[in-house]
Amino acid sequence: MSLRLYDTATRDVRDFEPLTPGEVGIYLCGATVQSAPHVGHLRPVIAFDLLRRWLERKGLRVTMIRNVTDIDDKILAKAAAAGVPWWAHAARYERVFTEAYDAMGVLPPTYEPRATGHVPEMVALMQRLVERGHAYATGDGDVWFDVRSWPHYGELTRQRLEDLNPEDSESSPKRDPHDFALWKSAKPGEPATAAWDTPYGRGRPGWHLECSAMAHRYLGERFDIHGGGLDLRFPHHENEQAQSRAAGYGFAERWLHCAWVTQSGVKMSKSLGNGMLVSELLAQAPAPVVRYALASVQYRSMLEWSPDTLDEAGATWERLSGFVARATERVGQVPVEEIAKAELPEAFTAAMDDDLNVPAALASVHEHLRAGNSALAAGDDEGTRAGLVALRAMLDVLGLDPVVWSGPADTRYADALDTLVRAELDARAAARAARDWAAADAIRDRLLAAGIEVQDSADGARWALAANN
RNA sequence: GGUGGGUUGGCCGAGAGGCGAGGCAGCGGCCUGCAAAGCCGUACACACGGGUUCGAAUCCCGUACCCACCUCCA
Repeated sequence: MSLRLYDTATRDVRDFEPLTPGEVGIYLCGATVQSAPHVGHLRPVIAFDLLRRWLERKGLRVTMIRNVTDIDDKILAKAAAAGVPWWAHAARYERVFTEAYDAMGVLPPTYEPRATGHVPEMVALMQRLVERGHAYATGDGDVWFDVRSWPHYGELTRQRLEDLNPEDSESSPKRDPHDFALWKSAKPGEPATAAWDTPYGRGRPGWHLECSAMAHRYLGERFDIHGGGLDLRFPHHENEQAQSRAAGYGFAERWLHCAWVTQSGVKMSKSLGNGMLVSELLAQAPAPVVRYALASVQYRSMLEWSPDTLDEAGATWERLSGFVARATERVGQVPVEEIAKAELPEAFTAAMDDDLNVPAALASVHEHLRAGNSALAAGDDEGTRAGLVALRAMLDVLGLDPVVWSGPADTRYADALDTLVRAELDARAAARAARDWAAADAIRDRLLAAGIEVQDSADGARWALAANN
């Protein structure tokens, strides 16, 4: 294990050693299911999918917990505006998120707990905090975390309470302006289904409490990695850590945060306009192309999204999958078991071990791609197969093995089309043999007009669907 | 105001004291009847000003600009 990972809490890169040898517990803050996901929501799940795949490739057993926040102010507000029950609204968008993740080839988490399914755990944690003097109840159901009672508050993000912007609420029952809600009392007009009984009154959970409660339930008092988007550092992760540690738990050993997706240097948000919803992206490009675009930048760097992003990723994907297709035709299908066990190039491994430096790892991918293409052109079957195996093994780690993406689809259409296209190619070969270039080119043009690209080689012609971008 | 991050060639994007990542686009060539695919080669760079050093994109000091969090955010 020579994996090195950055830790937001200590702001340095250090060796990763799991608490329990051979096993890794990861908690990733998932979505608040209030509306459809945009490209920015994809970044953390893909980043942590890469982490998970890399850890598993290194032989570790990963327990990945990614929560669903299925109740909060916005869900209640949007559901009310739409005239549907809040739980129906949340369930609907949870499905949309899941579909988006699945489409992107993100491995499902080991477990995906919902906030509303963990009220008893939250109440227990809350009571524990009250007993220990770190939380207090006011009115008829509001429970607050007492930041002044916890001297380590602000440690994760290195902030002092005095330096934080004070909230501008004058008539707050809070002891300190920075005390945050563990539990919110039920308000008049709120749905009865959005409140639960607690020893402090009836209400619903505050945002931060759920993650502490669920991480504790599924990963224990201490666990290896807690992750999320950079914007969750404060206040969410700071508060999670404060309440968990104030309750006497060790909580996360290490914090990983990924940067966001930007446009012209500015953090992407829904207000920036169209084309950014996952559904719209997937209409513009194949899913692996979108995944490549989002995976190919190191997770801690801002990812600049431009109109060219998908085109460039698409060109690279065509190159990668094109080689895999040609090489496979030449040397035969390589079983996934062999790919999973194949030795990875040293440079690739070193790059991934260096805080998941995917761009550097991709340099190794491109080297092997070029070598494979050269071997293929030279008729070197051994070299071609070696290149194919190495390339697919690396891409597999990145969740981008073209063979996996092409999948065991219904081949009847492809077979039927292949038969027809081969007849055309045979006719073209005959025309070329007769030096009837006009006839040969007419066939090629006709195929291209149908979206089929002819590729000549020493072995004869082959065909492929033309890139659609 | 507090905290954190950034400024690398036309674009994206690694690196982090010497041996000029990689990709896309460009240019030249090879292959081809012509293309496509592929291969080979190639130009273009480290925000600015000082300093340290035999040597700095990389270290130090200063300046400018940009982004983010501190309210909900992936």
